[in-house]
Amino acid sequence: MTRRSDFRELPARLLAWFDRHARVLPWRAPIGVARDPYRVWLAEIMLQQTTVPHAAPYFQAFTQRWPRVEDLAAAPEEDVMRAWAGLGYYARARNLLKCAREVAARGGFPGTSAGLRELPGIGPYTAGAIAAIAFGERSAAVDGNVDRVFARLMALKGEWAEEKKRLAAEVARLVPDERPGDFAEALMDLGATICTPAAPNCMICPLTDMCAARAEGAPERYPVKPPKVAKPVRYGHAWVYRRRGKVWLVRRPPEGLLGGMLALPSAVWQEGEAPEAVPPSKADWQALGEVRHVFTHFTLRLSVWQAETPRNPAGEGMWADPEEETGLPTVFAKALALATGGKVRRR
DNA sequence: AAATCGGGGTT
DNA sequence: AACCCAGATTT
Repeated sequence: MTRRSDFRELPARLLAWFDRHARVLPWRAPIGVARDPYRVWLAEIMLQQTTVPHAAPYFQAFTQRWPRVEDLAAAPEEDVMRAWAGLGYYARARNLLKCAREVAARGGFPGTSAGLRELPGIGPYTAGAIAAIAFGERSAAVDGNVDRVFARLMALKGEWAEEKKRLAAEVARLVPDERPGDFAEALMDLGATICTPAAPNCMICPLTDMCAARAEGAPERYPVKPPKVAKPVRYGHAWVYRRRGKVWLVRRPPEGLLGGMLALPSAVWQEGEAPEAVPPSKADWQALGEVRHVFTHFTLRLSVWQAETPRNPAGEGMWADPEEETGLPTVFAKALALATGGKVRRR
């Protein structure tokens, strides 16, 4: 018997399960109710490599402040970056605004995955997801959940990069003509609530009888991925200028790490050993301690210093009230909390 | 194909 | 500490 025939009943079985167990989420509508492409798109961008609980309050804030794509398109970039602060992967926010402006200019979202794929910030997964969920296109949406679910269903043991391609082709074959969007969300819900990474709950899985990994007895061993390289440590210093209770913030260059975001003045972070502490200007600098922060491909150990200053530091910047400022990326919010004795402000 | 790009929850 | 999350873009 071929794999394909093994999965013959999968779409109907999965959709029947989804009808009873779909998660209720802010960007969803009741099953059968049309979805607003703007809200679908916004949620998909926010959810890239981001958990549902982390993204949800940002989705609420964005849709309340910018109810339509035209509203977002008209927003200053500074406002969008500030509203995105804390969500991470800030290129998403820059591309979000670019995309909103292109969509507003052309009078709406493209209705096909191929058209969506041309827009900034929309890759293969997101194009397929929006096309299926918002427009009913028979397109696949293969995310990390779907990778895991099918690695187990098929008991894939080969090189992960190759197996992902095979699995994606299998998913594409299985997308039903009816309810392709529900099919995409059902697979993600199954991965998020039952076929979980560490301890899948096969006892209540609607697909357990067609799962090869379950038949082998150890589904949690899948997917088989290559080992990850250890993160190096980088060291740096951050400088908190204070004046009448306010702090001096600068804007980072538009590209690269934390690109376009507000920040504390800080030199380049160096690997290996801590660089000498050379402040941007002479003052009575006081050491406040160290902040540790984990980025995607390195760990940062940031020494934080503060000093009172009577005048504006050199270069572009602004004075901000540390109690009110919510536009800082988390690493700088942590550093600032060290200076003010406050907590890291987040939604 | 590999590197870059955040932050936080789970185990 | 390791793993992962509704991945995309650049090198």
